Amino acid sequence: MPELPEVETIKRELKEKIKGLRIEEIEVRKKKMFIGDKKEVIGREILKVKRRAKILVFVLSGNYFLIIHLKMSGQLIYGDKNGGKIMMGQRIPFAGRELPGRTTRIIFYFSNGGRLFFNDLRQFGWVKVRKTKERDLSRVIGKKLGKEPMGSEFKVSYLKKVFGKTRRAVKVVLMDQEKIAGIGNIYANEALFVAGVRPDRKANSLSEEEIKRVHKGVIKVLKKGIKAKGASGGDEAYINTKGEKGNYDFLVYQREGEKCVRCKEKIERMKIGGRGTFFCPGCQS
DNA sequence: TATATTGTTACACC
DNA sequence: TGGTGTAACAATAT
Repeated sequence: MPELPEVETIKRELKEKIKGLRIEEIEVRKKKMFIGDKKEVIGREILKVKRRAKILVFVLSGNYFLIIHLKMSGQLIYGDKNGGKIMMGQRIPFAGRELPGRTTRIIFYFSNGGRLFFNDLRQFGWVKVRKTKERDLSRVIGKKLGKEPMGSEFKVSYLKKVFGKTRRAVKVVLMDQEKIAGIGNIYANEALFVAGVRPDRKANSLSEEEIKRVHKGVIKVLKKGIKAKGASGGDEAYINTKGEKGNYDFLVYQREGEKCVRCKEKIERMKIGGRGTFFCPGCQS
């Protein structure tokens, strides 16, 4: 549920806290969530904190990397030496309670006495150790990842090529990480609403004009999400270092039955690719 | 109590 | 083969 804007916000704020610190110890409480040998990264310095798609990457000394995926319910909480807590990730569940808590799966201990808690209710998230001289983050992550939708390579021509190849629903394609990396259920719904395109349209049925609108819509909602420091509602709510909530209010997501902000029709809900999908039948076609 | 939910992946199918 | 659809994962809310 943290999608590109939420992970980007986490990256920006976490960076300020842990860049330059040395990892002194890693406490793995849930074995399946830590892939690799922790001994290989203990003692290393965190040189950089980056993001690719919805994945966080800690660049460590000695060509080592820590790759972190929060999946649906992961949250990162930085606590300083004095016990000050800084939330990064989702509000729910159990944020703000004592740490470590029931959902704390992994704890990083740093050279300055600070700690980073990786909480994850559902245990789908993970941390991976990787060693490589590769510089490209996709290669570091070792997975096929599509274009960054906020990057310069994400062009209308690229979308046109991707959409033209498939008859899958356009929303499913937007969420396909191998095509476009970082968009999840929330921002896919939001982008298609902004574009005025029904989420169940077959990707290869879109006109050039519609593809342009989708392209614009994707960039617009992601930018807005980052500017707002993440989503404001539901499980997705993000809380930053100062305890402030994300500000991005959903246009259609989770607004079934409510009036469309654009044309006053009732927002409908359907299922696409097994996922909850929200759209306005009045102004999306 | 059964079902929906969520991102990603493994796997079955044609 | 590849493009596609779906079950599985975990835990909670409804």
